[in-house]
Amino acid sequence: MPTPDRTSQAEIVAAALALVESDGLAGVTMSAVAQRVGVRAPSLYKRVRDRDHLIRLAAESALADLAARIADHADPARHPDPAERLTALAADLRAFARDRPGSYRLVFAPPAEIAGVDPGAFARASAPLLAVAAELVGEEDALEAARTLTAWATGFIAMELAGSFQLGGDVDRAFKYGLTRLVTALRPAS
Amino acid sequence: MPTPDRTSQAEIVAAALALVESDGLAGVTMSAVAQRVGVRAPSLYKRVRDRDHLIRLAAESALADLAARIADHADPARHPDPAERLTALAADLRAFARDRPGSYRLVFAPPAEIAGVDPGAFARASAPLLAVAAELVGEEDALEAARTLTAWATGFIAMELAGSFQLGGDVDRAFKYGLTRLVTALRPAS
DNA sequence: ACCTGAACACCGTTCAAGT
DNA sequence: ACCTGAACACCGTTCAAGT
Repeated sequence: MPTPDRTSQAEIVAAALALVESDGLAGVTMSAVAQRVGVRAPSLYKRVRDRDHLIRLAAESALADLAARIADHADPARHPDPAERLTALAADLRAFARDRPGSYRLVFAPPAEIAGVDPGAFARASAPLLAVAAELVGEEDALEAARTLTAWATGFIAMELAGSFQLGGDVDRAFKYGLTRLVTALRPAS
Repeated sequence: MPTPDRTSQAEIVAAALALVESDGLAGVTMSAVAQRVGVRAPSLYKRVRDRDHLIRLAAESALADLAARIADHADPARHPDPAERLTALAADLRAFARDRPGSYRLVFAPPAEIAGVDPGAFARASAPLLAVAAELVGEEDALEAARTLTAWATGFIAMELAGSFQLGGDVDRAFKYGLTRLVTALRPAS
């Protein structure tokens, strides 16, 4: 007679994400994850192909969390000015990186060996950004603008997480300043 | 009687860098490195505190290589227009990333656990960028401009290395386009 | 003074044996 | 059908013993 399942893939992925935050990626050990979900390491292989697969699932879960957090910025009802919503969106992205740096890194700076997140998931997650960008610069240049903004924002945040801003200065202000500059630069795109 | 040394720290670091490129960071194993320099793994601990230390040394060596490659773009004799030299500098950075993606990642997206490169080394390496930025936007805003450019360029390259540009489009053109836009945005900074 | 084999604790992963 | 202990190959690292 089959025993009731003692865990689930979702629980395992959540445990992995918790461990990324508390102990870093190196702390995401099969046995550490197993212990967290109340099972022995070999049992994990019933729900997950191997550790790389688990890490990828964790990255995708983190991306989904981020997407949920960001989704409503596409809605013009929030604020009539797209530049305003874009600023809020960027601030949310940065807040996510500060709240959950391990998860953020998994999404935007994955270790080379795990082949990162499914590009389709990425595309879905960036739909709100694309929508706002389209409002800002027109459909024609929306993709280009969204890419430029994403490159800058993720680059900035990566530097911040890596501690490259020790020279002082108000990092919050620098972020807003750079964003304003970029929006200005992209706007007269026609 | 002391035997002549069979290897050196420099040789060990070079072996680690070669392995990063050929086998990825996970392939940089103490015994793989040892084999490459013709010694057994325990001997490495005479020149290097532990694996993390070796990885950090490798990152610093990669940064030095990059700095050397980029240094002469600060010289106005190369081209009178700073925007022109900036474009060349950015192109060099991107070329480095394509030639040696493993080394590039070590410098700009290091695994969280190795605490990255010494900030001082980073500052020295970015001196040429700062000089060109100062020419472009004035001493006052040079640091801000350099940071914005670095954030965008490293973000763009990270996306490129991660394969986030599958939607097609000419990536070379996108890079130049974005850079031009940024330079335009930063220039009227006074 | 450097180098080594042996040893230790710890990984990821497989698999036969349990329920 | 899920779970487990035992086992395997492989890590990083230490250390006593060699030269």
